[in-house]
Amino acid sequence: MASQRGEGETTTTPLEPADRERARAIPEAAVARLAVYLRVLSGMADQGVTAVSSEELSQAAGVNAAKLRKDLSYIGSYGTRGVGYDVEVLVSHIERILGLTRNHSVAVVGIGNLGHALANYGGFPGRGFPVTALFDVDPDLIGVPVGGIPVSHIDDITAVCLEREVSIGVIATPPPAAQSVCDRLVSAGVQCILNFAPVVLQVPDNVEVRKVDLAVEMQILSFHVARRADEAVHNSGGGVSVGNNGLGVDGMVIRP
Amino acid sequence: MASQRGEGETTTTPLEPADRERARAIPEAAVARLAVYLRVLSGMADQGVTAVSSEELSQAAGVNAAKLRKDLSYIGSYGTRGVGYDVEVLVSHIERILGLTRNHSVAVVGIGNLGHALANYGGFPGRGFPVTALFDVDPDLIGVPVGGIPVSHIDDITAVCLEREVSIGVIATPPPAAQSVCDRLVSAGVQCILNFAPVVLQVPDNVEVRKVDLAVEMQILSFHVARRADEAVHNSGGGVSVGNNGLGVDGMVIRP
DNA sequence: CCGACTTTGTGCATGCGTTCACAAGCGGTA
DNA sequence: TACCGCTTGTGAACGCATGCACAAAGTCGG
Ligand SMILES: NC(=O)c1ccc[n+]([C@@H]2O[C@H](COP(=O)([O-])OP(=O)(O)OC[C@H]3O[C@@H](n4cnc5c(N)ncnc54)[C@H](O)[C@@H]3O)[C@@H](O)[C@H]2O)c1
Ligand SMILES: NC(=O)c1ccc[n+]([C@@H]2O[C@H](COP(=O)([O-])OP(=O)(O)OC[C@H]3O[C@@H](n4cnc5c(N)ncnc54)[C@H](O)[C@@H]3O)[C@@H](O)[C@H]2O)c1
Repeated sequence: MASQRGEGETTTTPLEPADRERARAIPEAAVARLAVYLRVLSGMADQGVTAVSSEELSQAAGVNAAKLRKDLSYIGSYGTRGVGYDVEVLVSHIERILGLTRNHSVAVVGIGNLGHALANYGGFPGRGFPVTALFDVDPDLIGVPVGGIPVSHIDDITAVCLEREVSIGVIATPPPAAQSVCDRLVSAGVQCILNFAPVVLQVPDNVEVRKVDLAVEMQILSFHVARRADEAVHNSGGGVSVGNNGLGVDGMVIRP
Repeated sequence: MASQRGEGETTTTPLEPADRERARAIPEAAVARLAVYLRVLSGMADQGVTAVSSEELSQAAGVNAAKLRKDLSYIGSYGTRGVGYDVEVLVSHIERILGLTRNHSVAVVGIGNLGHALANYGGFPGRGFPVTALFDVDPDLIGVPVGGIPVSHIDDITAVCLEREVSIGVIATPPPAAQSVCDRLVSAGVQCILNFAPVVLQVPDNVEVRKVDLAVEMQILSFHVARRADEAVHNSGGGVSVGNNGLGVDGMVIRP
């Protein structure tokens, strides 16, 4: 809790005034989609694609073309009418808006089943989220390197987080420990938390929490099964498959 | 009452007509929250709590009390005015609406880092989602038991899924394999898919897909950091903490 | 240089979800 | 029984997100 000031933090590219206003106005839902567009665009760039139309991109991202254009319009007008978007340009603008012009150091707390998987996962560093710290309470784990990083003791969380300029904390502890771990992360200055424990975390409002709750995801799927099965029973039990008509494909839709 | 419908996996408890109509009308967002309420309520029940008011429950679930009541109203009126809700009653009604009156067998495809964590996780069976099948292509893994279940070869997916009445498929393969695995799951009759691979899956519209994309989650967090940092720069070093004080969380101010 | 064609960017309407506010209903109490 | 205080359930207003439809703006071929 020393008042050490992270100097690396200052590396953030300041946004232009016009962008600031835009960033403030971007709907939450659009931000999530922008991240998806970014991934799709990166993949395209890797394959040598240099230009893309809203139609193509929207197909690849599994969304409506109009929605895609609107989402992109939130960050500015970087397309060329009659042509489409330059992939590189779009990538760099989305990265800028999402704050990906600098790395965000990640700490994982709770190096059990899930924590190991996360620590070993190679996909984060490449996307600007290097895992730089691991924490646990288990004495057998302390000091053991996982995914190249030695596990630190949870009691050192404040010092280590400050030292390594952790900006995102991932909670992968058992549920009973989650709130306490969360509090410690917050005390250590971490303002972003990704929570895997099935617990509702209480945080001050300057801290952003996102949760990943697999049981909830499954229950949502279960709900749709039940609804569908029920409809099937009701509509003179029959026709299940609606023929794969290759079109109208998209990620998560409930069709009336 | 209801006539038993043999048809494969239709062991579902049929909903009453009134419930059917309700289930159809429940907003997607409310379904996700109902799952959270259910978890909180189950925890309360375990601690011997028998009754709860919308105020208490909403606090515990981290939502607005009015929203909670509206969410509950989607599934019926099971509260007592002036008193609150009976925990047991609420639990059973939410379970019924979410289709949790029967088990949903889960298959995990891709037994790598993440697949291992999922297979070993003890939290699913207890919530009605027993993991009954594991698949991979790696010859070294086939036959090896993980979390008590031996890994099957992906080529046997259709037979195994049918035999074990898998209703939810979890994809934890590398991105390039995800679409192919998805297609196979669909061919095997699986209508619900939980996808961890950072890929937009194309599926027929009788299949429900939910994705868990950790990189996207982190990018959303990143966006908020950037926005917040940017505001801080703009508002000449002005107040950071809103509502929460007492905690030494400042240290994040960028330009004095 | 022009006109036809393509695709973006966005105003607008529509629908969904959230929040507010309060009447209705219930238990407790005298 | 009649009153009182408390909490639910919901109608209605509001705000946000989605999808449509089209003018604006650019390219390309001649
Ligand atoms: N494993 C999965 O697939 C999965 C799926 C869904 C949800 N989850 C949730 O993720 C969390 C972790 O799951 P898991 O399977 O990895 O559990 P796990 O038991 O394998 O690992 C938990 C780890 O946290 C450590 N820990 C305990 N208390 C701690 C504390 N106070 N500070 C730091 N570390 C502490 C333990 O030593 C252990 O290493 C749980 O909340 C679980 O409900 C896991
Ligand atoms: N590990 C994480 O923490 C993490 C985090 C975010 C996203 N993901 C994503 O989850 C997925 C799995 O990650 P991982 O770290 O477990 O990867 P991994 O490489 O450790 O495991 C992948 C497994 O899938 C198997 N596989 C490959 N092709 C297959 C096929 N066609 N059919 C069946 N099995 C096949 C491999 O043999 C391997 O066992 C990846 O898409 C990854 O991007 C993982």
